[in-house]
Amino acid sequence: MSKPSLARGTRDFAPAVMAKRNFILQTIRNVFRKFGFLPLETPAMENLSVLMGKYGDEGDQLLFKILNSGDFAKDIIQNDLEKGSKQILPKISEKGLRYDLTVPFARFVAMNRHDLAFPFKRSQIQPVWRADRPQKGRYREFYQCDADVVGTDSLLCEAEIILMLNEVFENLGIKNFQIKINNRKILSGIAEIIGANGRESELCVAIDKLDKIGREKVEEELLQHHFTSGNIEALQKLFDIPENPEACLSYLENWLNSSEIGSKGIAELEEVFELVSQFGLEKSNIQIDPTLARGLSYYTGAIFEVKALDVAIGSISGGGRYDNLTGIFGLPDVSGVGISLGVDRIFDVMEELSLFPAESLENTRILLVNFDSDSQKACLPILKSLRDNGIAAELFPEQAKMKKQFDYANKKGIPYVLILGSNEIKSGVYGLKNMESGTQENLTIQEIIKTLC
RNA sequence: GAGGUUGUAGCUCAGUUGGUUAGAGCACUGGUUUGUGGUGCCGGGGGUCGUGGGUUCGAGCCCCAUCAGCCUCCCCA
Repeated sequence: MSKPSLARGTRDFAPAVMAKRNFILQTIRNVFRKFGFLPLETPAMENLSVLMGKYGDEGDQLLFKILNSGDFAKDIIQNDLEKGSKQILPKISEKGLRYDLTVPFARFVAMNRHDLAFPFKRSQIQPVWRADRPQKGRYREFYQCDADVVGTDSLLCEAEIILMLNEVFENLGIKNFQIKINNRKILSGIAEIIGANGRESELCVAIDKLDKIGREKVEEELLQHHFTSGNIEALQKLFDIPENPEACLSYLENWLNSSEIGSKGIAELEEVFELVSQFGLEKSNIQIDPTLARGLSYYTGAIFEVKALDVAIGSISGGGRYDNLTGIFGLPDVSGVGISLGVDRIFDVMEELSLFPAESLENTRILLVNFDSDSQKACLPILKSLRDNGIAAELFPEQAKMKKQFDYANKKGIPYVLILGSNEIKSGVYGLKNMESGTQENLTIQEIIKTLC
């Protein structure tokens, strides 16, 4: 017998946790559906030809590869062993676990281009796997929760995503959050203006850490990446940007007016902001943040990030616009914009702030005590009628001691117990015990159903 | 990939300068008028001290290796 253990970086979700996770996922699903994003699921495993080369060299290392079935080593020859794992891999593995939801989505769009209604809006909530080293808040199996719209570059989509994010967090009960928006074109413009044209991705990686490591460390990092002191001096204007959105936009216009791409980014951001306000959305928790960069290199337009303000945790959602999502699969010029919600982090935030509503617990509401064979028999029609009325009910499946049955109800957090022995069967009036208060009432079935509904 | 830290009961952890049969709390289980739990009282089961070597008369404790968890950096969600 071997000791039971979990595979590294994986978790069980016990029923009590699942109830809470389902509340989050269901809330998100409902909002996605309301905005016209319909669910898509793709397989856990994809051909390695789909996955490899999409996430950089490091990404390929982090892919979980699946060994071929049967005699997976049959094609290996001595020469392969000498050349090492790179030579052997394609001979022993042709499939891998998906690393994110974006690449499988791109594959799906490219494969089904003739059947889909464009612009195509999809939501996708599934686990992904990474052979990363686990640490706090990072797992080898975790859920991604994405919504994207592809096949249009309308800025209405950006505005709708902001609206949607707003609704998700409001419905979850997270009141104090901030949606930050920026535009990659503005960052490109900044790179241009400070004389570091074409180096915006390095610039982004550094700037993205601003609120984490501070201004001086960012400057240090830029120097290490061979930005000149002239570059950095020209960048100083970035640190004095006003917070007020209108003031911020005109400050940027002034700073970047000689950069075509920068001006375009400002115009886009302005339009998104304008659209959001036309939706009538209270703008207090939307902030323009020109230092928001996000590490991912494929963003080309708007960038979003959501932070929970009452909890010391990173962002709980992020996303942006990307061009040419499906180009690698032979379908060029498809622009899209999407958002990804961090379910695990949202869970932590809600747990810390005690935001899970009691009714989200999905629990059995009443346990019928099983005394003896007569009592068990009398319970069956009652059980059915409770369930027919939508009440989650269960009968203890054995004729056990009351203590044992009460302990069961307590442990499972079942709020009511129905006591039904020979006396009750005769009278047709049953003992409904409230497990929290300890009080007990004698009621008919109809009265019990009424109480529990 | 680099660094740090911790592995003792199902869980959280004590365990002295190395010295008899390794402890506690919680959990589990039985009893406490066999139709009333969660807060009482009494009892019980459960550990080759992560694994493999080494030092020693003697190792949970010291040394080496290895595996695993946790944390930081890189990167990411």
